[in-house]
Amino acid sequence: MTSRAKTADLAPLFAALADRTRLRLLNLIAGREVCVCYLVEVLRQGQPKISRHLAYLRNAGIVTARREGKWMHYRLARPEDPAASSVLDAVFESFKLDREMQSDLSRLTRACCEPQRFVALQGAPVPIESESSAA
Amino acid sequence: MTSRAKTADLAPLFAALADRTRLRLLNLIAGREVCVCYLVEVLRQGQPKISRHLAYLRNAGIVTARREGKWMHYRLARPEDPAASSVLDAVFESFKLDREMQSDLSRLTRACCEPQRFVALQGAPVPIESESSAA
DNA sequence: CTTTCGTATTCGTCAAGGCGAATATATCCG
DNA sequence: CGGATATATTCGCCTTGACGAATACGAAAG
Repeated sequence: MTSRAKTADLAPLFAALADRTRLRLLNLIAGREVCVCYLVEVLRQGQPKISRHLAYLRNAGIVTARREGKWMHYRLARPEDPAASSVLDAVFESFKLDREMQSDLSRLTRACCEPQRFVALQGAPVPIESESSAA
Repeated sequence: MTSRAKTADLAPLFAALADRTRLRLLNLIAGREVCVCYLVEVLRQGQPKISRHLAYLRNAGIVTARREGKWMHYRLARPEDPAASSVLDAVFESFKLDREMQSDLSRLTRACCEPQRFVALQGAPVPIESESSAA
């Protein structure tokens, strides 16, 4: 892999997007760098499940991870391929009209403002807003 | 299902797009109504395989079929959901930079102009160009 | 070093879906 | 009707991936 791919096959990208849980994760990650514990808390799903989906997104090159002590922070990785980028733009745009996605965002905001209300988030690092990502 | 879905979940759409053969079919179908025999001929793949993928696309609501005698014509079904529509626009845009997709289109054009050169296309109806679809 | 906490991976199971081969269906022709 | 043609579906096999449960790993704390 010497980065020779100018024309990417979009099929793998679509496979990565073909799961509701992964779309919800992307919705939460878009626009800020989020710690896994928040994702688990907001989606109310098992931690291994969240981790597995994050690994899938990481392998697909859609997100990247950064370790900070015990915590892992996930962030969007904007694809170099303009077509893939356009697809993601359309995806994030669709989130604005999706009840569940907006509800997830509200829940994330609430968790950030009052992490002490969530037993699982004691001392967890607050998500960091991005400058001007999608959504 | 009383058409109450304003906010569509894009995951099923992405599942439909997560296959190279289906993307190639969409590329050929975009912009014209094509008979199955041409798709089989251009993609050089078994007819049952092509039919199965077309059925998948039909179930996903991305294409529609019209019967004309022995022949089945497939056509794009522009989705009502604007987000899905944007995604498809990005997809068709990406095809312009994809070698294989362009090669498929060339092959389709050749097959249309000289159907007698392809044993399997004797008497098959020529694809009908759409007014101004994508691509 | 052991514990604890946050996260990742493995395991076993199951369903979806890709494939080629075979078969079914639909239409037309004689 | 029977045969030919175009397309669809079924069957058996195999791979991928989703899940929960259990376990492993990494960093920090005691």
